[in-house]
Amino acid sequence: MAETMRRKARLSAEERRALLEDAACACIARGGIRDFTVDKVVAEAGVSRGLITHHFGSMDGLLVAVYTRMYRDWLAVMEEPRPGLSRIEAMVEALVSPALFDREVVNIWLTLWGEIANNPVLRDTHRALYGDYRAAIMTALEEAAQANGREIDAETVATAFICLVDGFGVQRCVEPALLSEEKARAACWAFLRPHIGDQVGAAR
Amino acid sequence: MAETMRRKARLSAEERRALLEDAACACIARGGIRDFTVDKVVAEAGVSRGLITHHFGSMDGLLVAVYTRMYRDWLAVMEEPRPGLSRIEAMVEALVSPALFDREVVNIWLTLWGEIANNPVLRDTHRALYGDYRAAIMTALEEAAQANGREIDAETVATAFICLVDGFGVQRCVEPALLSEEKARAACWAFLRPHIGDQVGAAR
DNA sequence: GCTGATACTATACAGTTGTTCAGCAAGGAA
DNA sequence: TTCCTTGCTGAACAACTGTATAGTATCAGC
Repeated sequence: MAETMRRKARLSAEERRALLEDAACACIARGGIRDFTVDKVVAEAGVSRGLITHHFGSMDGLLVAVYTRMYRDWLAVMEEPRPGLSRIEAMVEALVSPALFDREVVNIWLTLWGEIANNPVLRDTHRALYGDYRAAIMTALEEAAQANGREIDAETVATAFICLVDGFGVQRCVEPALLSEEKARAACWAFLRPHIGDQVGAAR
Repeated sequence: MAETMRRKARLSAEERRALLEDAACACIARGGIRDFTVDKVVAEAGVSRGLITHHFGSMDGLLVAVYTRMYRDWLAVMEEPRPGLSRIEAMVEALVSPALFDREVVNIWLTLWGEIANNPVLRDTHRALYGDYRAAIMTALEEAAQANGREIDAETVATAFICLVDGFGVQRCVEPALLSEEKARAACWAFLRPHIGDQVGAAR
């Protein structure tokens, strides 16, 4: 901020990587996979063309890094404990919170899904990470069901719940006006309650 | 088939357009938006490079045509009446039928969503068509609810249901093994029953 | 100071992108 | 037959794609 000098700072590899991932996210958020190009990312980051190859080996490498970061951030918000809320309640609130429900964030996810579906490198990365997300949701579901003395097929319910949430993402990208935060929250509970019971937490 | 002559046939504009849309679908199904290029589409169709511009004006024009056709086909299968089933039952069966649940079909949809989110031309096309889909689902929901003497906020339920179905698409593209036809059908009914009641049709 | 490692730039490269356009050829109308 | 419309080709175009690489600048350890 107080940096009046415009000289290019020499950053650590880690810092520069993070900066390039930021720039890549900004580009993808703005224009999807078509804006994920060398020229656009380096222009956004304000660095030279060679840096992407230098730090990530290739554009695929950068995309993998973007996916990994998005995934890590997503999971962190999902698992953030919220005072007075049960695990599953906290997750639902996280899902409709500005940090995750944001259209730009979700546009990046939509783009990444498209890549996972068609790019083997991304697919491998996804396979390696995705299990944690499923596991976290299953645990929260089992916890809630148990609190209500219910039996639950956590795997099946989790799969369907993830579909619902992914569908929110699609909807937010394609026609944001039709799906408000409140509607999404209501839809989550309408879907979950029949499976995990009415009393889903201390505060509800 | 019995055409031994390899001479290029001169087709009507309509026939050739359909052929190019077919080719474009095949390319997108195979590799997403990155395989939707002039060279790949014309190679798939076995025609010269100039033909796309000639018939569709631009690649955007072809993509709009692909979206329009996908949309029309989708809606046709959804609204196909099935003997012994109510409207909503027929729709759920359509959704998990090979014609719509197919991974290639759904990969095209995922690609199109990505484009709708970021390409103004596609977005306009989507806006112009999407209402019919929502309306069809709302009507089917209201019909089912009424048959059970239930009140229903068809718009809200339809929105959430569409999200669930879109999420199936994402899941089928990203990790097909996790979501079988049976699981999808079960998830649909688990979601719908609390809203429209238990007796959802003559055959159930 | 010197030295080696490495963050970083800038250019060059071959291949691909979408679009334009001049011209060919098939088929109907006269 | 002689037109004219139009489906269709193939080459040419400038802009852009990702990557390789030679060279420069900066830092840490000595």
